[in-house]
Amino acid sequence: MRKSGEERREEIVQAVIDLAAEGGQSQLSTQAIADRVGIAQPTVFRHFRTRDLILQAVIDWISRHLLGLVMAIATGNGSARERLPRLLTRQLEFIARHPGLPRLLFSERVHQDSPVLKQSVGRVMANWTRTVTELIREGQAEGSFRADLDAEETARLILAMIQGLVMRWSISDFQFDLPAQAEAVWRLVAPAMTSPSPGP
Amino acid sequence: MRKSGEERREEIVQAVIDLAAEGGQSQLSTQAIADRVGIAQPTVFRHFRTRDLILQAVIDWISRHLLGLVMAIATGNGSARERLPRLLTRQLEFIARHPGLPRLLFSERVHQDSPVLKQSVGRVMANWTRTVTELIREGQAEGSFRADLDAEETARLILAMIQGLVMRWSISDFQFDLPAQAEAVWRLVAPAMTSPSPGP
DNA sequence: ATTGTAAGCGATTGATTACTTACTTACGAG
DNA sequence: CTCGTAAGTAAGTAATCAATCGCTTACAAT
Repeated sequence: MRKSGEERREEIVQAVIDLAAEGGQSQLSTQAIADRVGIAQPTVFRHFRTRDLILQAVIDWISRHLLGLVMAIATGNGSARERLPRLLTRQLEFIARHPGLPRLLFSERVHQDSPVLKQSVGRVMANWTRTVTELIREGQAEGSFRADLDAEETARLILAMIQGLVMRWSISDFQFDLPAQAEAVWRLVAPAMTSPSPGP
Repeated sequence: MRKSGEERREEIVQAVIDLAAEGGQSQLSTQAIADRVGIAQPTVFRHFRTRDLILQAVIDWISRHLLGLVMAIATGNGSARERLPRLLTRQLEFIARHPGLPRLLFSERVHQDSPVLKQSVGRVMANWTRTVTELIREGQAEGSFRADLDAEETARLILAMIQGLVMRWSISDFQFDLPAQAEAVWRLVAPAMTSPSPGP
């Protein structure tokens, strides 16, 4: 069955995301991808000249969808105080809907072997941090968050917590309700961001 | 140069930790290990019957040293309120001294391919969580930490934050001062643990 | 209808992988 | 001194990997 190049490329990207959710990086050979899509292994190289270009396309896909979601919420309706916890929940829901994403973004091929892919992931994280930093600053301006808070540092720590959480979820083979953990994160973070620091 | 089996096994474990710090999982072939130790590649299999048994030994090494450190501080001198931030600092210092550890513990071979290794890592994390949970409960008993805090959930979130932080450090090729981040973590976590939650 | 383009495939290649086999040799206990 | 054990090696194996090559064929625009 013959399909257009663009269509096949999308199928390949989706196949990689699905395979990553099931088996991780080890099951991500061009052979496995070809089998999943239903084409011969060499045909994969008609659409992507190298294997890394496939992963690049996948990371682009993630970047577009994830950052699109985050920015939509960060600049959406309601106060910053309301939007930040909503962002946590929505982001964890998004990841829960695509369990392959963390296994790809945390994989060695991405951030140890290939400097190019590593840079792409770095850009996604930097964009995320910048967006959330802005959101926190907005909350400080509206008086919801403490003014003496380092907005960028806080954004980075929240990202670290999400990543650690998602990693445990991925290691545990998705055996707990990830979006439900958003509340727990907010329970820990909110008091530190909203209450004045207690004297010594 | 002929050495005893035990001596060689220790050399091999150290070689793996060093290689992981330098190049990650991809540079971790039995050939690379043999070259680093200074023996022929098949000789590696005299000391470990399979490659996974090498990784198992490495994880055991990490488990012994890391948990030894954590438990020593968790049950050491001073109030729980003092010991918890000290534990964060000391742990990040330990990891900074052994940059290969996160790359090994977060590698795919460990927690996707081999269920046995995965289980070992899971036990380390479970032990860490249990120890810190106990420490937090102690702090609650002495009145330093809020009584309405879920100790285990908090311990898990702190671990998640450490893991996310260490992962960013590892991805960035160790380009920032990891132990210095302990203060930032504590700045975020402490207010949430010590101050009463603000009313709605 | 013709034809250029691009998707598709079978066969293969060279590199790398963990691991085996058959043999040698160092060395400590008796 | 000897001799069994265990550390060492060179050579090789089967598997898997990304990527190449030569060829075919579907299809859309002319």
